[in-house]
Parts: sequence; structure tokens; C-alpha cells
Amino acid sequence: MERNEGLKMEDMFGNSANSFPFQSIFDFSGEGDNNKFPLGFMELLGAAHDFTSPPLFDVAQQVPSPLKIDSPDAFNLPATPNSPSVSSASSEAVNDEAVKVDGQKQDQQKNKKQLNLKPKKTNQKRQREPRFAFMTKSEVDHLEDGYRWRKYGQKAVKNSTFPRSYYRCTSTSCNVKKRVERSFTDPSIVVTTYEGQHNHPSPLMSRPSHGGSPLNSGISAGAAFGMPMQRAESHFYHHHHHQQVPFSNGSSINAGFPHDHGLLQDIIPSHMLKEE
DNA sequence: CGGCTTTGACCAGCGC
DNA sequence: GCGCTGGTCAAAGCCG
Repeated sequence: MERNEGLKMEDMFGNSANSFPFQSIFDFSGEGDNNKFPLGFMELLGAAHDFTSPPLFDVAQQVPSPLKIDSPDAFNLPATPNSPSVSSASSEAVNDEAVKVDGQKQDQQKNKKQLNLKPKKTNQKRQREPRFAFMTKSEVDHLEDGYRWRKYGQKAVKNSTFPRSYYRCTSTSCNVKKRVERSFTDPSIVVTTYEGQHNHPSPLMSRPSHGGSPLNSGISAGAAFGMPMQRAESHFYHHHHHQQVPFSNGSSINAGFPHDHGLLQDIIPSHMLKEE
């Protein structure tokens, strides 16, 4: 049983050195490059390759209003969760380069890391793939997102009683990784962080299963993005809203949705929403 | 038997 | 320089 009910956006990276104004990133004021939203997102995940499919845009339609991207990092904007499951997202696009040469850098990292355990130090700092994270209210840690993932590690993280799990896309040439952890403040919320871009179609998209056409399953859309797509049909239209989620570090994220229809309240205590 | 998970160990980056 | 923490590897075990 997998159930996701709410989504919110949050900045999981508020502590990182690359924190940036989330408001600017998730400003859905409705003007600007409407197309950037879906495309940027797809690019981020590598979904934009050659397998763009209608469902992707179908998803975009779920979004109340187009994203306005004013940040330089905008292109990696995680758009809104295409699915009801996705409650919030935050992009940690550090730089364009990371996106352009993602694969190469990944390989470099690997080589630097344990492929040669010898203390060969290079001066290169660890380059990170553009990342984005979102929170999902779910009972299960590992959300179905249309791609196949293999768990390669689990670590207890500081300031959290819940371990963080590390997953890697099982596709051989795909370097996408994701981390999954439960919110320390609300154990019912799963925080998923994607890193990298898929360079292949979702395996599940090509499968005629999942009860129905991809257009309706929600999985299809999410799959393209590599985002968790739980089949939450009934909540589908309920979970994207403008929301600011306060974090433990005191920061908050502005999901940028024009209005809040109250779904947020399902996930976030009303008092939290008022705090701004 | 292949694929996946678990888990301890290792390494790099960062702050003090 | 040292310790802490996050991230990854890889051997071992599990499961279908």
C-alpha cells in the first residue's frame, strides 16, 4: 500500500552553502516562460531527451499556473509536482555546468572515489548534480516513480532519528541518484532528493500495466520526471498549492502556487502556514 | 541465478 | 590536525 497525500515544498538544502532564495525560484506568478516549467524540469531529469510524451504535459496542466523562473538556476526548477504526491520541491541546481557535463563529472567522482581507493587526491571538489527535493506524505519510504532504483546505501543522519537511504537508477548508463529520508519533524513525510538526469525513458512507462493508461495513472507523468508518483487520483488536483514550509533551520520555502486550497493543511499545521 | 537489500568500512569535505 | 558527517563501495545475504 502506498499512499501519498500531500506535498509541500521545502528546502532541504537550506543548510548547504548553496542555499538560495526559494521564493524566486518558485515564483508562480504566472508570467514569464511558461514553457520553461515543464521543459526545465524535464531537462533536469533527463526526461526531455527523445521520449517526451503527452503525459508530461498532461502533468503540466495540473499546475495552476506557470512557473516563473527568475533564478539563474531556474532551468532546473522542479516544477511542481506533477502528481498529487509531490508536495514540494526544491532545486539545488548549483550551476549550469553540473547539468551539462553531469555524466562526465559523475564518472570522475567515481574514479576519484573508490574505484581507486588509494589516496589519490585531486584538487577537484566534489561536483554535484543539480538536485531538487520534495516532500511527500507517505507511509512508505521508497515511492514508486516509474523508474527502477537500487539501494546502495543507508546512513543515519545527524539531527534525525530516521536513516537516509541512497538509491541509484538501475539503468546502466543512467547516473541519476536519489536520497530518501523521513522528515525529522513529521515522520509521515518522506523527503526525496533527486540528483542528476535520467537519460532514458521510464521503464514503467513502456509497460502497459499499472492499471490503465498512463495518462490516467499519474505514474506516467511522474515517471518522466523521475518523481514519485503514487496513484492518488482523488487527490491529484488537490495537492499543489502555494505554500511555505518552515524548516528546522528556520528557513522556509515558497512553493509559489497562487492559491492554497487547503490541502496543505492536511500536511502542514495551519499555524505553520501562517508563519511568514 | 540474477537482482536487490543490508551493512560495515572507507573516503572526502568541512568546521573547529 | 582532528573529529564529525555525508556519501559511496562492496561483500554477504536474501528473495523470487
